Amino acid sequence: MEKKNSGTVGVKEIARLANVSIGTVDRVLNNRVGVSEKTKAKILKIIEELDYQPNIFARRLASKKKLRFATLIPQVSDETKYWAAPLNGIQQAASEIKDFGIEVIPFFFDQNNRASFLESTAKIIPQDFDGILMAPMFEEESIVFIQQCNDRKIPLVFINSDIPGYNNLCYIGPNLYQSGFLSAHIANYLTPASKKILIVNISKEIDLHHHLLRKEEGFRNYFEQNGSKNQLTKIDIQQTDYPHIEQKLSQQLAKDQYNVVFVTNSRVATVAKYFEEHKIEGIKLIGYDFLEDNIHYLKNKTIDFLICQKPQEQGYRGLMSLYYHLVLHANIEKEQFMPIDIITKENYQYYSN
Amino acid sequence: MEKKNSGTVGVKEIARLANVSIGTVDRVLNNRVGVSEKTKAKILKIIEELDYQPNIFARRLASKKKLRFATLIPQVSDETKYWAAPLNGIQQAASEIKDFGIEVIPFFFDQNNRASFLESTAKIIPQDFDGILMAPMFEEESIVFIQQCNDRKIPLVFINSDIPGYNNLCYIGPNLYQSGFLSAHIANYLTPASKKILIVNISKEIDLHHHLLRKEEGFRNYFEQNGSKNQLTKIDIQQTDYPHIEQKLSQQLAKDQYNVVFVTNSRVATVAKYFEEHKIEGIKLIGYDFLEDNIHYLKNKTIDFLICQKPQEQGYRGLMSLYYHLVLHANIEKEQFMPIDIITKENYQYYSN
DNA sequence: CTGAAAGCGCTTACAG
DNA sequence: CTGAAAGCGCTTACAG
Repeated sequence: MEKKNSGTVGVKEIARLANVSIGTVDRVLNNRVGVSEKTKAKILKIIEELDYQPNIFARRLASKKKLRFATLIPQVSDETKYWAAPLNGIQQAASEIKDFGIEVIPFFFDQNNRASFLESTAKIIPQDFDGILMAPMFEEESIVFIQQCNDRKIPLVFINSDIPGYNNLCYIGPNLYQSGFLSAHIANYLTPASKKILIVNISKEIDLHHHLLRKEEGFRNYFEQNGSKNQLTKIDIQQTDYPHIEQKLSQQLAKDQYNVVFVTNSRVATVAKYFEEHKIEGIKLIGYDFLEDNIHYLKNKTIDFLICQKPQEQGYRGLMSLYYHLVLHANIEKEQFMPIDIITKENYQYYSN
Repeated sequence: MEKKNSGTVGVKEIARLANVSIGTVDRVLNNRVGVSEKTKAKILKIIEELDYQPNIFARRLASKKKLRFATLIPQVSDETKYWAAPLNGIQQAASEIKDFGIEVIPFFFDQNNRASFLESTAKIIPQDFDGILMAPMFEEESIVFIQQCNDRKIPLVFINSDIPGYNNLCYIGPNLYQSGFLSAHIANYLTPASKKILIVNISKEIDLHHHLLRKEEGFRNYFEQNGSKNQLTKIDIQQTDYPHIEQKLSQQLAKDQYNVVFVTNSRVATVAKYFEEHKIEGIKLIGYDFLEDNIHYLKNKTIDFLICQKPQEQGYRGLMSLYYHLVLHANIEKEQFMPIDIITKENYQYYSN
């Protein structure tokens, strides 16, 4: 039962003890075929007893094995700068694991265009990647792709939003419901009892964007559970150009005197712009994401709070999870929720997105 | 000017091009003596042109070099559970760099006992470590030690609190002033105009603990800069046992009707306990640090907000900075401020300390 | 000041 | 099914 400290014992020693050649030890170690059950058992026993830890440097130096990962996320555009952060995280992870023989090939799609998603998946499938990271935004199309990957036994990581119930390696992203719940908790602090709160969803495809609805659900449930007398109203704005948003907001804000406005995504900057142009003051504004425009309005106090969920880390950890799984055979936690960060005018300087 | 992709070219190729042996190339590569200026220049030029990147795996496999790091932080006790987190980060980093030939030896001291600090530094100095991570809590004693390390050219990393103006590799920790400033920003949201706010410092050595005073300074300055009409009062409590704190608080809270209490360190749990036992409600409570006791009172709503600064990451990044500096010869940023995280009842579950 | 050889602990063909 | 040899790209003595 004595355990030597790792590194002290190598294949040579194992081979000596098992009365075989190091080639045979290597076969067992790497689970290759061509070893009799008997010698395999003998070698495994010795490995176990010695608590053998392979030398990763020697392994990497000698090995010629290469792995190829694909990533599939929305392309960065003026409208969706958000995705620069996950891409950034992906690139950082890629450069870290490059020396370990891993090549990462990025694919993109247009968030407003299902066909572009299908185009990319059609390109990915025949290339037979060893692992895939994706943002499964279009549910229906994603499920087809997921099934294809499962058939080919390609491990799959989801980031940003989840499609539960499928056979993915893991999900890395926000707990949307809870982030809405937290937002309500903050909203509740902002002004005294009996607030009037307006929830604003701004998105072209609201019916499909469960993620906005899940945030709204969390937000609403907070007030239900905490039995508050606040009044919640909501509007869905399905055209994302400023004139349209402006009109919708004017219409809604004329109806009542609100204390808090909660915007369920990064479009909060547009609402802030409206507040500024129309000289609206005294309404607290809460929204999402650490983007340049949003930070601008945070600094000038138009936006009060931003909720952020470390998009860069989602990309980084997503790719690293594939690496840990495939190379280090590590156990990967299936649901990895990001922290729910609260950003204000006074701490954004130190935030690492 | 053509650049081959890294990894493609090795010492052998360089030696061939320079008409020397690989031994000589190695001498130049590792800056060892015994190479004529002329051949050295020739080899350096080739290395440059080829954009040669050494293979870290081959290097590590062949090298027998070892480095030894020391860490010096307060020991974890019931009173200072906080330090479990930095220690945790240190241990994680240590296990990650172990395979790269780095040994980490931890030293501790008693936060309430300067002599214990001196004892540890006296043990560290003669051992001639290659790098040291420390929490320079006792300023005077620390400066002596810092000087000794500087004389010996041992790189030094500070975590948790800084002593500016000395020759350390870097500081990794909070911006205390700003964290107080942020706390005031939050306090300002909590109740309407004209609040009465009580600042509570609880520490045995308040005169020495600049860090509490720097937080207080940030807190006060926020209100000055934002021209608010809030009234700030403060008390220093220099005995940390509960009966004493209880007495001081009772005395103070009898004087006025406060809206917000701001505790400048992790002792906020003690104040929360007082609130609970004395059935005090309606006073918002803000404090510091993600500790079990504090989270308990966050969950039951006695504490409203906790400010946290990733203590674990401080230990982790501190040790990694030594590694990056010494092994990878990377440039290390001198001041690395941690994010200022806002923790509430609704997001603590996802916080990674 | 320089070179030739051995070796780090693995993996990879190749031979039997 | 198994073994012996070569090689990955470096570093380390040792010899001259």
